[in-house]
Amino acid sequence: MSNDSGSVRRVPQKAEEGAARLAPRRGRPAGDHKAKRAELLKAATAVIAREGYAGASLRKVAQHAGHTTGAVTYYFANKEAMFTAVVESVFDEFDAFLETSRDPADVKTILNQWLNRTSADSDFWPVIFQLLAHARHEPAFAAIIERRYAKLREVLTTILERGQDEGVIRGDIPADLIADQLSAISDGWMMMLPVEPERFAPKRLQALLQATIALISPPSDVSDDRLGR
Amino acid sequence: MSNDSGSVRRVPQKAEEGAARLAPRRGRPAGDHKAKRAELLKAATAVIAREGYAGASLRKVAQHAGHTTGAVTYYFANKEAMFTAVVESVFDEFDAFLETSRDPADVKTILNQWLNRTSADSDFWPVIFQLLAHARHEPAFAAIIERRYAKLREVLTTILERGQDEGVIRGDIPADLIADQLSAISDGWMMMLPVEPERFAPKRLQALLQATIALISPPSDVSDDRLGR
Amino acid sequence: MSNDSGSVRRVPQKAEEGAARLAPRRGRPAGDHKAKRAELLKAATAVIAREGYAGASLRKVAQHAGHTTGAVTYYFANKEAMFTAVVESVFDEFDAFLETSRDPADVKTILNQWLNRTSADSDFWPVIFQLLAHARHEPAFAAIIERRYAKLREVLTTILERGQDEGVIRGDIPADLIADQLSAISDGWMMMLPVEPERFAPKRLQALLQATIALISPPSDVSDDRLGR
Amino acid sequence: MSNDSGSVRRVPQKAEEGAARLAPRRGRPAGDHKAKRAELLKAATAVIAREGYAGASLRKVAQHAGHTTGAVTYYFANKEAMFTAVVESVFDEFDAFLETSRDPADVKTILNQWLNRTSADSDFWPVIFQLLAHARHEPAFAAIIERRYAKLREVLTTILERGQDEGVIRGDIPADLIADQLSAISDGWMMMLPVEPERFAPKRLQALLQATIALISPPSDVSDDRLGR
DNA sequence: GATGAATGAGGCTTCATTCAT
DNA sequence: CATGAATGAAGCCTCATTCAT
Repeated sequence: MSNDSGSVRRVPQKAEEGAARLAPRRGRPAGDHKAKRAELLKAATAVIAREGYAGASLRKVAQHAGHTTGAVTYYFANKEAMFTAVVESVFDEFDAFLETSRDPADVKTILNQWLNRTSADSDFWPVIFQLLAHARHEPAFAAIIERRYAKLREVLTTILERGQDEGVIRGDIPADLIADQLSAISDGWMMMLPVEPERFAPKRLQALLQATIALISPPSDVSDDRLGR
Repeated sequence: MSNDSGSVRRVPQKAEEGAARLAPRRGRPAGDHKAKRAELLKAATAVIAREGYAGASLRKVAQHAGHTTGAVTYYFANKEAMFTAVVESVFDEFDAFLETSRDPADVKTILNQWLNRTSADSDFWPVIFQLLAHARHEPAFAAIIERRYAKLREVLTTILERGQDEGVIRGDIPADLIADQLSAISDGWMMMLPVEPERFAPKRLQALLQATIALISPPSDVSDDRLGR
Repeated sequence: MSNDSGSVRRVPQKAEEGAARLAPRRGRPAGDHKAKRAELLKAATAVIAREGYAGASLRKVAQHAGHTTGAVTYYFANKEAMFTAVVESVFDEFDAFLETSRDPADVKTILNQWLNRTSADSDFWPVIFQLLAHARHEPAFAAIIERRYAKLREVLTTILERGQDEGVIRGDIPADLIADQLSAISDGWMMMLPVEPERFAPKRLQALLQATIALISPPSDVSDDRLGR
Repeated sequence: MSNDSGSVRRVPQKAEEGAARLAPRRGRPAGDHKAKRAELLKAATAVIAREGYAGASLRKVAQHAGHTTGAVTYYFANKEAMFTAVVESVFDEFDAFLETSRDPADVKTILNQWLNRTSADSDFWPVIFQLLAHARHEPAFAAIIERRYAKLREVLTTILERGQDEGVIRGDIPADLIADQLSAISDGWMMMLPVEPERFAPKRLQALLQATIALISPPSDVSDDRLGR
């Protein structure tokens, strides 16, 4: 009776706004569950992005979402399950992003986007990086990441093969190996981004991207002159 | 070495004074001290390599070294100081390794070694990776890693410039940018190693290394034929 | 049955009234209610038998019964009420079992059945044991167990008195004291059963039963020879 | 600095008194550890006797001993380890009790003591009972109890054999079977003690003990008259 | 009438750190 | 100088119970 206040807390107007856009909100049926789960997932992602995996306690996630700790463990069996779901959701988001940007014909534009993904405003990279760091001791993470990374590289390979057919990508190295290199490069950048931000200042990043394109272009494409710095 | 000051709490110069006052032999006590410290450092490195940063508690380190909990907190002001020292020591070790392998004239051999460092039997990469993952929230880590990584890339740049002069490295991209790419590539590999071990099976790794060499070689070097898989 | 009052919170007589108001069939809803309650009770018994009282959470009971958490708290005021109902139901079941087996004339056969009850395939003993262990801190349990145990011993006393009249039970000890001893013996066995299963292997159990019969038989019955092992 | 108060709390004079009786307390060497451990063990025993296993949280044990929760987990790896130690210590105590009371020649006196152990002022029975109830789900408990119980029954068998030789115990039933029965009887009593205290009121208990002695005495010993109630 | 989302307390455990000895 | 006993906070998780729907 004295702590009734807490019960009303977590149904702010925002929730209703979102629901209201789709339906006039009758009877509060199912679907609420999924929505709440997604909300918590978003909170978990945000917390992990801001505080790292080590700092991502269930308590903080709950707090960030405006819930109690108990609520989190109601929606997720345990911490591992929660962050496993985070990995999946974050990959889903990235896949969706890729889907929308695959249409354009210019291979190099795509690659630029790809390599430049570090600057996407999503929390994709920080989160993946954090979870990756714990993958060795959380096999569930490793399994998902392996599977989804492989798929990403497949997509990239397809794009590169198209580029080789069109003559804009060097043909002396198999596309899957190039895809692997590009993937590794962007992974490496992502990893160092929080440590060496000035290494990725806009100007320098531009040069890096250009150099990367040069690495995978056919010899003739770059003519003779050195790339400027 | 430059920031030893923060690492030890109650053992400034007085340590040696005190020892000297009690016994005339003045080498041993200090040696003991340093030796024990190094022992703990090695234990810390081993623990972090095996259990990750999240699992690397001071207690485990003490246990692994066969010392008591108190010993750890006596030789290091706190956890941060201890693992800061680990970062330094691990880089020192890697620098020493580089030093010994820099002599040979063949640039490509060096690069092979460099890129292949993932397979070195030292704990360098797993440890760096773990500490890197926490660098954003442990500025002390970030500072050291940034400084030492920069130095590593400088060394690599020098080697690559020599290669460009000798004509075995493509000259159309500035050496520092190539160094950056190579560094990123090996970082990316290192990061994925625990998750996708089969991606780095000996055969595939060979192809990857060969492809990387191809990427940074002058066009003529690879002649016409595609690199095999 | 006598203390049903406490067991159900919000479903006094109104339950049937409410059901009757909505539908003309008046047998089903109440039947549904009782049936569901019984279902939950059975599940509770099974859970307590398998996981012990400590492991018998309302959630597990609900799960085992295939119902939701809310169902349990709807049909029972609280945990205590639920397990109180379990005690009653489990004694009811055992009483029914006794009723069916009391007819035969041979007193020793009955005693054998009684003492051998540990091997009955019902969950009677494990459940009673678990609830008994918590009786001191759950007075509701203690009250029921005391009452029903006393009744059991009364029945046993009656049987033993008949045996004394028939001359197959020793007459030098009052029947109620013998009943007490027998009750204690089987309690003691039941208690140790989970800990020392091999102490109750068929062969040894046979010898124990025979020895018990010998203890309560008139001197002449066992003649001179020692009971074999 | 502000909470120094707590550090001094748990070294009251009583501790020093006990130590002082044996030694003038120099340097506070080892032994302290064992003493503290024993202190916690005693607290654990007391708590389990008073509140049952279900109510015996580490928190309560620590509180009862005047320590923090952390202290408990410092002396015992975990809850299981602590209560395992409790089982052992409680059996040790009971063994010691038996040892001191085994000397007298009169077998029946010994048996009286044995059967009457329920009234011993130690926490032996309540504690054993509580731990026994959890033995099925805590194999460590079961193992210890099985071992030590077997030893107790061996001692009892030896005593009974002596009685048979002296002609005060009936010889028609093997001593080990009688020992088993007696053990079961006292177990059964112990189990019901908290539930039916009036069943073990002094007068009735006297009758029960007398009846038990009668059960295991040679026929001639009890003469003709019925045992009174 | 019945559900299941959510709570908040409490359980066990691990940990970095402090301090008397 | 060095130890290890002890702390107290925090982490994850389970649970009985409440309440809006």
